[in-house]
Amino acid sequence: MLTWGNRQKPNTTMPTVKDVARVAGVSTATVSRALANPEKVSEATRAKVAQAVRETGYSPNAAARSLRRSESKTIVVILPDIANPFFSDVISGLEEVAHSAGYKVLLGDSAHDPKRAQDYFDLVPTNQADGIILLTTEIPYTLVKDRQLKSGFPLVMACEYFDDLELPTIYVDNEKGASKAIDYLLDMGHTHIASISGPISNPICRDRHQGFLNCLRKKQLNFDEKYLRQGDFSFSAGYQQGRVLLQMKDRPTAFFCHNDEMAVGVIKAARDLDLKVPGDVSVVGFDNIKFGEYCEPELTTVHQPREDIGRQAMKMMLDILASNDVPIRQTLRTQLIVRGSAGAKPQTH
Amino acid sequence: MLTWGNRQKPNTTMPTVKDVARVAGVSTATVSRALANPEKVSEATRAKVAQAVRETGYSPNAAARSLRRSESKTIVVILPDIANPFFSDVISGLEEVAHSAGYKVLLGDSAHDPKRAQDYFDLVPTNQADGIILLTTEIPYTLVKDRQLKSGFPLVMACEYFDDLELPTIYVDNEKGASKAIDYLLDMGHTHIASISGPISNPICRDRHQGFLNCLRKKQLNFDEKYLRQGDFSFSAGYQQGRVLLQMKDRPTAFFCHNDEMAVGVIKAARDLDLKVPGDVSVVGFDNIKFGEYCEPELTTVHQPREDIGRQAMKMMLDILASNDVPIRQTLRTQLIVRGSAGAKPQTH
DNA sequence: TTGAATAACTTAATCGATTACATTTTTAAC
DNA sequence: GTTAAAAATGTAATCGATTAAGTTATTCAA
Repeated sequence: MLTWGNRQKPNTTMPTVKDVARVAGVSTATVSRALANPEKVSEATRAKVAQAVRETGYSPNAAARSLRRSESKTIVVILPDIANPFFSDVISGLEEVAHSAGYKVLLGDSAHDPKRAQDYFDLVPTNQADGIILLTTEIPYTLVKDRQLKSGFPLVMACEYFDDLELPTIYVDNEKGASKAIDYLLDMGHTHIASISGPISNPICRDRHQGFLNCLRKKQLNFDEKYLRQGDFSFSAGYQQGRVLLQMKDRPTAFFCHNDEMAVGVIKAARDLDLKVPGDVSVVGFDNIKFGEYCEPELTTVHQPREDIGRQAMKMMLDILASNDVPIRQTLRTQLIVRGSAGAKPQTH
Repeated sequence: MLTWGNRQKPNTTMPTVKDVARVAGVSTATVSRALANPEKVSEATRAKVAQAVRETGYSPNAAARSLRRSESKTIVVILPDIANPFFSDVISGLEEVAHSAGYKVLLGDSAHDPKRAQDYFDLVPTNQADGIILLTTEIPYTLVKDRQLKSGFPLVMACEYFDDLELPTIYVDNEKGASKAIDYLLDMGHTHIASISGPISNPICRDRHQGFLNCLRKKQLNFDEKYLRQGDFSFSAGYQQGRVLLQMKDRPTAFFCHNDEMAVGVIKAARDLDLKVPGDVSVVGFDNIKFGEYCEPELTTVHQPREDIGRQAMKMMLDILASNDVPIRQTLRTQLIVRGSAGAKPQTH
C-alpha cells in the first residue's frame, strides 16, 4: 500500500519579526509598527519593511500575537446539531461577517452533550476564543447563567433565547410568525388544527404555541389539548406524531409544525395513510428551508431570514468585543410563504 | 431600548501557573509537570498542585501553550458550501473524532472564493491550525500543489481528490457506485439513460461518468452525448437540466444524477411536465441524504457513508500529526438504496 | 557510613509579537 | 543657529506555559 511517509517536522522554520528586522535593517519594534500602524513609520522605512516581508515570506505567528494581545480573533458557535439544515444558512451568515472582519468561526457541535458544551465555553477563558454565540438553549442553564453574570463575558444568542436571562439576542418574532400561519389556516375554514411543537421547554416553542392559541381565541375557538404533540424537530418525529394524530377518530384537518422537517414528516405520514395533502389534510411548516420548494406538495411555511440572523448575531458579537452598546433583544420579521401544502378545509369533515 | 452596557474588559485576570505555584508552594515547573506528566511528580506534590488548581480555578492559557509547543490543537476543514446538507454528516464525523482527541475543528467555508481558501491555508504556517482537511477540489490548484510539495504540511482530502496529487485521501469508489446505479437501471430495461453530472472538471464526477459508460459498454449500448448535462449539485441545477432533457423529442426514460439534490430537482421537473416518476421517468441519485426518504416518490440512490468518511479523514490527520504512516488513498464502499423513484422502462417508449 | 544512582524539584531560558519607555532625528519657529 | 516640539526609531520588558539544565533530596547497595 502506498503511504504518506513519516512526516519530518518542518525543518524550515518560519521567519519571525527578528528575521524581517535584520533584513530590513531596523528593529523589531519598527517592523511591528510598520505593519500595525503604518502611519507611525516613515515612508522610507515602511518600504524597506514591506520589501523585507516579501523577501522573507514573513507572516506573524498567531499564538504569539494572541498571547501578547489576549485575543484570538476566533468566535465559537455552539449549535445542537450540525446536521440540521436549518443551521447551515445561519452559519453562512455568521461566517460571512466574521471573515470580513478578520475573525474565524470555530464550530461547536454540542451533540446534545453538556460536557461538550462546557468544553467549548472553556475556550474563552483559555484565550482560544474571544466570544461565544449560542444557537441553542439545549445546554446546561447554569453554564450560561454563570457567564452572563460576568458582564465581561462576550456571549450572544441567536435563533433561540432564555426566558430569564438578559443576553444580547437576535431572533424572530415567533409568536407573530405562528399567528400568520394559523390565521391563514383559520381563513381557509379549518377549526381542528393540530400542533406539532418542538420541545415545550424551549421558549421559542412556547411563543409559537402562544401565537397559535391567540389566534384561536380571537375566533372564539377552543384548543383541544389532544391535538398538541411534541417532537424533536426531526423528520421522523413529524412522521410519528403525524401518524398518531391522523389515525384519531376525529383527526385534525390541518397541522401547524414548528419546523419544516417535521412538516415534511407529517406529509409523508398522510401519504402513507392514503390521505391527500392538501385535499384531506393541510400542513404548514416553519423555517422555509430550501427543500420545502421541492417536496410534493410544495410546502407552505413561515420564513425565517436565517442568513440575516447569522449576520446580525456576528455583528452583535463584534460590537460587544469593541465595547459598543448592543441591544438586549432584537427581532427580525417572519413571512408566510404560501405554496401548495395547505388548502381549504375538506367539505366532508 | 434596553442594551447590554459597555463591556469592561474582564478585570478579573485569569490565574496563571505562577498563581498555582504560589498557592501550592512549589515552582511553576512542578505545576506544569504535575499536570502534564503526573508520574514524574511525587504523590504528595501532585495532591498539593491539584488542590491549588481547584482553589484558583486555573486552566492553562492556550495561546501561551501554542506558542511554546508550536501546535494549536485545531484542524481547519475547508468546504465549498456549508449550506449543502451533504457535508453536515461528514463534519459530524470529523468533529466527533477531533473532539475526543482534544482537537477543535475550525470550519472554513471557501464560498467558491479562492482568496478565502488562501486565508484558511495560511492558518497553518501562522500556527493557528495544525492541519487542513479539504472537502473540495474547488480551490486554486497551485495552493494545494505547493503545500503538497512540502512533505511536512499536514493535508488530507476527503470526499473528493486531485487526479495528479499524492495526498492522503479518503473517499468512496465512485466508479463502482455509479455502476451499481446504472446496472440497476439497465436491469429494468432502460436504454436511454441521461446523466446529470457535477462539474466534469471534478475527478469524482469523471469517475462516476466512467462507471456509467462502462456499464453501457458491457451491454453493447452507445451513450448519446446529448444525454449528458452538467450541474452544480444544486436543486435548481437538477430542475433546469432535467427540464431540458425531458422536453426533448426522444427524452430519456431514466436519469442518473450525481447527487440527491439534483435528483430531487429532476423529479420536480418531471412533475411540472406531468410525467410520472417512476412511471414515465426513473430517477436515481447519489449520496443518500436524509431527505431522500421523505420525498415523493422516495429516492432510489447510492449511499455514501458520510460520517465514516469524516471520522476516517480526521483519524488520518491525527496520524499524520503523530508522524504515523498514512495510506495515500483509502476508499469506502457505496451501497445502492432501492426505494421508489426508479422502476421499469415504460412500455410505450 | 559512603557513594552512586535515582527521584523530585527549581531556576531560568525560550517561544514570537507587541508596546511602554527611552533615545535619537527631524522639523519648524524665532 | 538655537531650541522646543514632534516624529521616528530603538531597547527591553512582557504575555504564560514549557522544558533543558542544574540542584537538592532520597534510596539503596556494599
